[in-house]
Amino acid sequence: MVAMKSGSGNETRPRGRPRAFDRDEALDAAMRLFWRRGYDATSISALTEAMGLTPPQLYAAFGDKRRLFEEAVGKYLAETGAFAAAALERPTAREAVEALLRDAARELTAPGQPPGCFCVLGAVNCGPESAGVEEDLRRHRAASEAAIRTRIETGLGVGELPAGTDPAALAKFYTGVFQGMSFQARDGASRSDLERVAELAMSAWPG
Amino acid sequence: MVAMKSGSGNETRPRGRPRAFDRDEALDAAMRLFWRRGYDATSISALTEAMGLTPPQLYAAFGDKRRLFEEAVGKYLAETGAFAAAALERPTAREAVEALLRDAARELTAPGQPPGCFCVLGAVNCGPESAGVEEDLRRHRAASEAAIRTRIETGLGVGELPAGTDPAALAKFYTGVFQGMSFQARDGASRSDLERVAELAMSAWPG
DNA sequence: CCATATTCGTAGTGATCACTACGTAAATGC
DNA sequence: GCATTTACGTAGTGATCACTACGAATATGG
Repeated sequence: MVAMKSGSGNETRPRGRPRAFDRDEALDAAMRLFWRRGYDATSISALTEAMGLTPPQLYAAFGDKRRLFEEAVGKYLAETGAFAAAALERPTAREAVEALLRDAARELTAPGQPPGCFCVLGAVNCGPESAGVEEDLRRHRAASEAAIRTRIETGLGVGELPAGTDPAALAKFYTGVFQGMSFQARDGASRSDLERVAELAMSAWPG
Repeated sequence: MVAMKSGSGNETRPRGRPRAFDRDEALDAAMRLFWRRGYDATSISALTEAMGLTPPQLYAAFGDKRRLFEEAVGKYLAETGAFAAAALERPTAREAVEALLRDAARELTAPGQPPGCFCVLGAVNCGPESAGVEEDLRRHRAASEAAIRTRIETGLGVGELPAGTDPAALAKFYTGVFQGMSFQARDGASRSDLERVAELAMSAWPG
């Protein structure tokens, strides 16, 4: 992979001294460390070492620890986490949820990246001073559950599911299964372990 | 509940100056704080405040932070966590797992105590220096999964389940559901939310 | 009363935390 | 060349971390 550093085009260069590192590479290293250890347990010194930066470089480029984390979350959702939104676009609600769980079994145990979902595990057990970070990820999880519920409601609306099906309960169940799978991935579960979990979870699908 | 402080009987008293606090009450306060915030995010100063002790009192009575945590885990498993072992003693494997999840829906959201399972949430995202604590709880979780698997194997052995049922896969599924429920409890799920999750999970039971 | 044993309260220890002040280096605009 | 702008490296900041040294206090055993 030949690296062509940022914007070699004819855009006007910024005014001052150019940055001596690749901002996106540094952000990627930060994301992976936050992902593996969680917000609170990831110290600035661990970050600077993983990112190959000095503390002033980190602060100048990313603001502070919290904003760096938020950027890392955004990068995760846009890259690794994209499979989830893609799965929900399948033609039927059942296929959508099934794809979500099957793809999750693969993604949550993918080699070369931390096990489990960053959005689930990245900010558990934060101290009182960083409770806001925990709350931010909680909102992301709530949004994911809402997206699943909306997908199920759509399927119910076009008659894919038995009348009387409770989309909110179903969405909470599959959200819980996904979060359980994340936890089990961090506890060492393999891809095939999680695929069996996904298969059993789908056998609870109504109808 | 009239409190009768420890051992008023005719046992010989210890030699030196008596302790000025109730050790079990202090341990209970520590357990609840660890349970709510997790190992790393619970500082000694937060513990001493919650337990009503000075640091030297805490260290003299409990050793160090890690041993205090281990004692808190033991107390949790013996008290709050006892419902799980009790559920597995039901006459059939299905009743056992169903009771486990139904009782979990109640216990994980019980008023007056932190939401979720201490054994699941108490040591997530520990830093490198306290990774051993995380590993200790991981072993407890593995033991719980093994207990569920054994219960299912017993049921399979007496013909409760269809031949060809995979006890390990089933145990991992229900363990994952339980862990997901713990996570959702901390995210604000209600008892009835979790009861619906439990009911859906049971609809995946083979046969 | 005295020796022994254990806990008490006061007041800190060095290490690490997130974060930054400051002077220098390297780019652009004119 | 020279002002301006931005990033650089060095070297720290006060706060909090888990943990403890030390002498006084309070119990038992004789």
